[in-house]
Amino acid sequence: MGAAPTQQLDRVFAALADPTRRAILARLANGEATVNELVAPFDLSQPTISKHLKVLEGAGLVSRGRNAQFRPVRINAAPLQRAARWIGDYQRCWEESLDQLDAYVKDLGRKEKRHAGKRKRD
Amino acid sequence: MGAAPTQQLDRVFAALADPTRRAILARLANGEATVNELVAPFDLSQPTISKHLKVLEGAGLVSRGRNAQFRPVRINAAPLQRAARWIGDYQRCWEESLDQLDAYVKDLGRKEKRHAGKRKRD
DNA sequence: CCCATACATTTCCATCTGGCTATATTGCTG
DNA sequence: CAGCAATATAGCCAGATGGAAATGTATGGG
Repeated sequence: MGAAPTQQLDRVFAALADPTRRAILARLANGEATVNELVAPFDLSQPTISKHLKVLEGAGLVSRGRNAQFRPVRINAAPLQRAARWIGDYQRCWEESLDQLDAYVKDLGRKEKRHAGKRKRD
Repeated sequence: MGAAPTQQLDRVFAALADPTRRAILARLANGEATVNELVAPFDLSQPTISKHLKVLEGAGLVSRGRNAQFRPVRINAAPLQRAARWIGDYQRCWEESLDQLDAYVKDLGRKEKRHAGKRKRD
């Protein structure tokens, strides 16, 4: 393997750019759902939702099984994780704006400690 | 005030969906740049880059000053932070999958006592 | 004052996107 | 097997998007 990971980010961010798709992901965060269950709250036609699901699937954000006529959709968080990591690379930008160059210089000095901080759920 | 913050996320993710714009942000992470400096590495026309900058500005991801004829562009990380936080809400999804995997592995270890439990965090 | 420099705006074009309706497919069920 | 229920696919349309080329607008320098 070695497919361009940048193109994958394209699709992930493009998928997240749509509020309907973000809402679908929000719903899927609570567990699997069928297509009709996903259609219900949105006041959109079923084919429209199916198209959104295809976009999400193309971004790797969801995957689908088969259970009789049902095609359960479940969230696949790996691409989200990669997107978060991409954004995380810019974290020093907003940390910089807080403490200005001062903090940046200090941070340079402790650069190898970057991964020390662990975050527990609150 | 009271503008929908969801629309802001729309624009942020849409802005991040384009590799050129992500590259522009990457360049800006090293500090301010003029438009021409941003045009140089991209083999795209200046108006095209200006358009990209407008999209980034519309998402709040960059802001611009004025210095003589120059319009220095600087990164504005706050929207990135909000996007990261949005994605972070789904962190439990991949933590859950890790937990499930972890539990599964542990369960295997208990069933087959010949194998010592491998504690493999992060 | 005029021109070069840096950038924005306008116009045009091809392609993509999100929505719909209509239709096809697939698998259960009577 | 007929038919329904769940979902996918196809075709269509309006509007957004990314690109280029041409032109407009400030600002500083000779």
